[in-house]
Amino acid sequence: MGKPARRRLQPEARKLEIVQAAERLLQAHGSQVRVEDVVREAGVAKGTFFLYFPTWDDLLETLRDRLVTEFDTAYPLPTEVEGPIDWPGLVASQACAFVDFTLSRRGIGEALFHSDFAERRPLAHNGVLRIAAVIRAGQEAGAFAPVDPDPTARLLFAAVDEAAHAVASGGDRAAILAALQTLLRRTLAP
Amino acid sequence: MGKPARRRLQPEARKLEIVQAAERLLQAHGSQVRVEDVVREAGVAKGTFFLYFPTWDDLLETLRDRLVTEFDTAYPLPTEVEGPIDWPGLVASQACAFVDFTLSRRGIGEALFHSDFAERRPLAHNGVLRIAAVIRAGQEAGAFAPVDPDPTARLLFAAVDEAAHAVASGGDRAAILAALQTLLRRTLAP
Amino acid sequence: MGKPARRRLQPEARKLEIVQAAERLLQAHGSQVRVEDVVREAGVAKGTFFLYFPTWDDLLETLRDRLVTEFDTAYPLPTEVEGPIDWPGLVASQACAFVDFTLSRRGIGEALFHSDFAERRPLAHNGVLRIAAVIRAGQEAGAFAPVDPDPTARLLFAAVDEAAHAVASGGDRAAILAALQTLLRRTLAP
Amino acid sequence: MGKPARRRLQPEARKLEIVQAAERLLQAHGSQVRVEDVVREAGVAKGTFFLYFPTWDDLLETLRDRLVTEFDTAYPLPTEVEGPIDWPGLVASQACAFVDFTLSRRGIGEALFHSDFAERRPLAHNGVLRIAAVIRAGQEAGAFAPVDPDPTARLLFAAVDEAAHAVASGGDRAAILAALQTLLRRTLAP
DNA sequence: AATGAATGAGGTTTCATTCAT
DNA sequence: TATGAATGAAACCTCATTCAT
Repeated sequence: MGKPARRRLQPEARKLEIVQAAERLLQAHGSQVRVEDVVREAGVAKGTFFLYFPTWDDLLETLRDRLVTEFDTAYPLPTEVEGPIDWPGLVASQACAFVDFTLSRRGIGEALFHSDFAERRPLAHNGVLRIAAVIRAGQEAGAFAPVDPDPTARLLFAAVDEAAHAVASGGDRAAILAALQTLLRRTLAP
Repeated sequence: MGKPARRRLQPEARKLEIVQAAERLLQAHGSQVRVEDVVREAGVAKGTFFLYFPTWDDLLETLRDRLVTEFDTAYPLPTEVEGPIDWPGLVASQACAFVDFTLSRRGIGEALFHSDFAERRPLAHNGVLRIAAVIRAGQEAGAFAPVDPDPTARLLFAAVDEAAHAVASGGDRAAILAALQTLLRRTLAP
Repeated sequence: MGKPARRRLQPEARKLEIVQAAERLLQAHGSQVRVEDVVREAGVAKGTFFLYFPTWDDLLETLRDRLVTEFDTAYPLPTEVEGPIDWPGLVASQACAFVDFTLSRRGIGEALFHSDFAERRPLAHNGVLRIAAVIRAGQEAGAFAPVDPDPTARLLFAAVDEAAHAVASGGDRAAILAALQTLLRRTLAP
Repeated sequence: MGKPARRRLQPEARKLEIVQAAERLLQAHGSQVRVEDVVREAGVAKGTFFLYFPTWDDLLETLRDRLVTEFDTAYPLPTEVEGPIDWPGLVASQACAFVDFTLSRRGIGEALFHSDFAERRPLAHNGVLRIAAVIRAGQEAGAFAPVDPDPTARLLFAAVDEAAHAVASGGDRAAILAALQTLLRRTLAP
């Protein structure tokens, strides 16, 4: 019946525990998760939470950064050094990777990118920047049409994101991915 | 000595007053509007609100339906009767209309389509259905490529919506619309 | 075991109930009383409290106003109409009344006038104003020395207040009041 | 790899560092200063604070004692040895000194003598004792009226304190001090 | 003696919803 | 139909104090 002994950790370790607890819950229950839930899951006191995250939104921001970094690490953009790049193929594979990554993180994406939080703390989305960079590079290589990189990247990312959303909510994965690939290829084809 | 009984209205008239009050406020202040605010603006008692809308989300749903209907009415799809249809032009003009319509309704769109409400009460979005219908009809007329109508419509709508969002948050209207037109034309071109 | 039925009152009546509950508790337990305690004592929900007092300090302010008004009503300053005024006697009796009044309200005075609240929400104290008025009137009647009314009133009120404090915390009432009377008389004597 | 152990100091030296840090902060920010702030200012760990002061109130008590001692040292009461004493002048100069001393310590006085702390930990105030002693001595020298020393001292101190308060909060220093001198002189005059 | 991560009870406040009138 | 006083769970956040290291 006694309470578990107080565990003293390195700040980074403790912060990580909280973050991971939050990820588990967000994945399972979406954006209705509260501070209360996270501290219970992490096995820490409420005060501990606010020691590391002054506000709830600060936690979400940390999660967002982690998610972005995680994707960038898992699916890095190739460098020319490794050989000539198949630009259309790169776009296709990255898009596909994004969909699958989102799928594996379900609720988190919703809570971070399609909730009120996203409105409160907007972010020059990393995905958009990546696409813009790829478009520019591909254009220099003569592999893409001279579309306006920035706005086009933004629109394409929206399409990719929607594809992920659609698959996540039970759509026909093959059909959606096919439509997405067509859209990407045709939009960028020289 | 009690205050004069509130005038009795036709239920529909009363409901409309509330709805319009909500529209005004949502447009001005986005998703942070509360029941309290709406009833004050509408000049009705709090209880009256819940007489017409069992929950807050029911009001939002009503607003969403109205918004959709309003757009459909303002920008109806042409019928063949009126003459031959310029399919690419139709898509372009509808997309442009959507962006402008969204712009004129600012906060409402956010509150209805990009908030937690949208997650709680998803909707087979009307905009998607319209695009799908146009794609199908255009394909029959030989004006569009044989893309898969439903998933493609969904992705295209996401792009259109993002364009609206981008313009609303201060993006370069001309550049964004141009990129959108390019994306639409290329994706559907035969 | 059932909860007591919801009682619907006129706003003023309900507000009064809360105020009186607060007075009872403040009198008994001083400035450590909390919103939680007041609502329990008043038999209302927490939300009801904030319906009438946006913040805790607003309640204290209401209590302060009531206390001041109560004293003014209980011990009104005489008007010349009622006959010639015994100025030194008036000062003496008002001072004495103040001490007794404070005594009968114990903890309330502490919580309102000697706590952090008093620092947060200072008030041109009513007691000071009364004394200043009496000094001026008495001077015109030739009954008091030509002391500077405003600062003197402030100092005299501090003395009166301290006397009340002293008696309340167990001092020798007779001795303290005698010393107070001497101080007042000598300070104002022509 | 741990950080170098904190230098060990003589306990009294360490305690003094904390006390002085607290004085600086209290002077600047009044009673809203927190333990957190003090330890940061003192450059010690939170636990260290509670090593020297079991509770926050214990620190305040220490500060209070220091403040009192400081005043006594800065403005010592003269002994007869030094020559005949000008009793009314002594009272006047001490009162004036007190006001100026308080003024130079602003926030500290508020936090120690006019806050909830003062209620929680009352103190037979030193200032009162000094005045009482002066009254008694002056009476023996035939320079003061036969007022009751203890209660009178208490009331006079309240007046002096209020004068300090009044000046500190922006009152007319000259007028207030004049009124105070008059009050003191008249109350004690034989 | 010293640290600073951890605690958790306690605080104020919000607001969709209920219900006596 | 209409009212608006009342509800109360739940939210976020604070901070003096504890204790493993």
